[in-house]
Amino acid sequence: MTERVVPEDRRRRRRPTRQGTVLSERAIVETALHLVDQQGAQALTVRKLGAALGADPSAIYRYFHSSDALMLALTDEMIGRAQQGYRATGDWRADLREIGRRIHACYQAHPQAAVLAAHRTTGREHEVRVVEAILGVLRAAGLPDGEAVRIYHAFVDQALGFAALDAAALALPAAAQAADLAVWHANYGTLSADTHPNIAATAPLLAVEMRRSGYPTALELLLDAIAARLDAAAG
Amino acid sequence: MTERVVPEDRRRRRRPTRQGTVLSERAIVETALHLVDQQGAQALTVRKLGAALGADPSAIYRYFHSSDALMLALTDEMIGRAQQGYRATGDWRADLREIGRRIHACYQAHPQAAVLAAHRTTGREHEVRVVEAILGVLRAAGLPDGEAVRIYHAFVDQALGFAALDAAALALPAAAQAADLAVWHANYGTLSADTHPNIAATAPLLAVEMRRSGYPTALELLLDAIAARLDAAAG
DNA sequence: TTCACACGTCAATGCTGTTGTCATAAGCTC
DNA sequence: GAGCTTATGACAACAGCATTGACGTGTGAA
Repeated sequence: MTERVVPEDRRRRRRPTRQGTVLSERAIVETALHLVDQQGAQALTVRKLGAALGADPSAIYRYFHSSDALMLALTDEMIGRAQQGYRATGDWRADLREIGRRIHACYQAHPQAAVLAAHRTTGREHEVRVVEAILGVLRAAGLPDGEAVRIYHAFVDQALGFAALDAAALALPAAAQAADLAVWHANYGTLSADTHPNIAATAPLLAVEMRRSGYPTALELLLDAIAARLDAAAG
Repeated sequence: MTERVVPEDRRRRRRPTRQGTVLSERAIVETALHLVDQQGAQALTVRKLGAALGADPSAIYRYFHSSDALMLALTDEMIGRAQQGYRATGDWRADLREIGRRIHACYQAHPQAAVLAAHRTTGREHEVRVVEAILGVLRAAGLPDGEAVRIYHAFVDQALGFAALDAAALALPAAAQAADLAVWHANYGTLSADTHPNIAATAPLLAVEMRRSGYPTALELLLDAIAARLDAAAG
C-alpha cells in the first residue's frame, strides 16, 4: 500500500539502475531538457527518456505521476532559466524589449514544453516576478494604471502567443516543418500576377521573410505604439 | 502500380463503405472538424475518424497521404470559413482590423481545432486568398514591398499567435481553465505592496483585464504603429 | 457483357504511455 | 555486522497510435 510516487524530499534509498545511473527528479528533468534540445521535440517520449537515462522507462513513474506532470516540471525549470540574470536598466524600451526577447527565446529553445506551457497561468514565483517587472516598467515610464494593465496584457500575451506559435512550428516533425517552409517557394512563388498580383510582386521577399520569426518586428511595432501612448500621456 | 491517393477531381468510382458512407475529401474534412469540435483535439485520430465516418481507418489513406495532410486540409477549411463574406472597403485600417478579428474569432469558435491548426502553412486555396488580401491592403495603403512583407508577417502571426493562445485556454478542461483564472484573485490579489508594489497597486484591474483576450488591445496598438510607418513613408 | 482496376477491408508492424507484479538491495534497528 | 522492511528498478503486458501491403469486390467504362 505504498504510493507509487514518493516526494523528492522524503526519499531515503537511492538505488542505482542496472546501468549505474542514480535517478532523481532533477536528473530526470535535466536529461529530458537535454534530450529535447539535442534530438528535437518528438524525441521526448518516456521510452527514449528511459534509454537516455540508462533506466527502464517505467522507473520514471516512480518520480512523476504521468508524462504530463513531467512536462510541467520541465516547464517550471525552463521559466527559471529564462529569468536568470535579468537586470532592469531603467530605460523602459530596452527593458521591455529584453523581457519580451527572453520569454520568446526561452520557449523557442524548448518548443515541446512551450506548446503545453505557454497558455497556463501558474502564479508561481518566477511568473510573479516577470509580471511585477513588466508592470513596474510601464508604470515607471508614466502610464496610468488602467492603461498600464491593458498594455501589460497585450505585451505579455503577444510574447506568449508568438512563442507558442513559433514553438509549435519547431515542435513539428522535421518533415512537416520543412514542407511548411517549402510552401513559400513551391506554391506562393509560382502564382500568376494576373490572379494574385500582390503575392507575385513580393514572392521572393515572402520566401525569405517567412523563414524567421515575425516576433522581432511585432515587438518593435508594439514598442513604437507604446511610445506614442506615452507621448500622449505626457503631452 | 496505382497511386494510393487519387486527386479528388479524377475520382470516378464512388464505392460506399460496408456501413454505407460514401467517402470524399470533403466528407472526411467535415467529419473531422465535427469530431474535434465535439470531443476535443485528442479525439482526432485516424481510428476514431474512421469510426465516425463509418469506414475502415485505412480508407482515409486513399484520400490523404498522411494524417498531417488531413490536418492541413482541416486548417484550410477553417481559414476559408473565417473569411467567408469578407469584402474590402478600401480603408486599410478597417480592412486589417476586420481580417484580424475574423481570424481570431473563427479560431475561438473551434478552439480544439485551432490548437492543432494555427501554426501550419497550407498553401491551399483559402490561405492563399487571405495572404493576397492582406498584402493588397498594405501595399495599396502605400507601404514599400519590403516593409509590407515584414508587417504582413507581424500582423498575421500576431492574429494566429493570439488565436492559438486564447484557443488553448478555451480548450483546457473546465477545471484547469477556472483554476488559471482564479490565480489572479487568489495569488496576485494577495501580494504585499512591500514586496510587489506594482502588482499590489493594480491587482483589481488585473483580475478584470485577464478575464478577456488581450488581442483587441494588441491589434489596435499594431494598427497605430502601422499608421505611424505609413505617415513616415508618405512624409 | 466483359473486364481492369479503384478503393474499401483486413492484418500486421512498430511505435506510444501506462500499470501490475516481482525481486532485490538500501537503510533501518538491534 | 545480522536481519528485516520496503522502496524502487525491472519486466512483461495492454491498449491505442499511424501507417502499409495484400487482397477481393463491385463499379464504371468499353
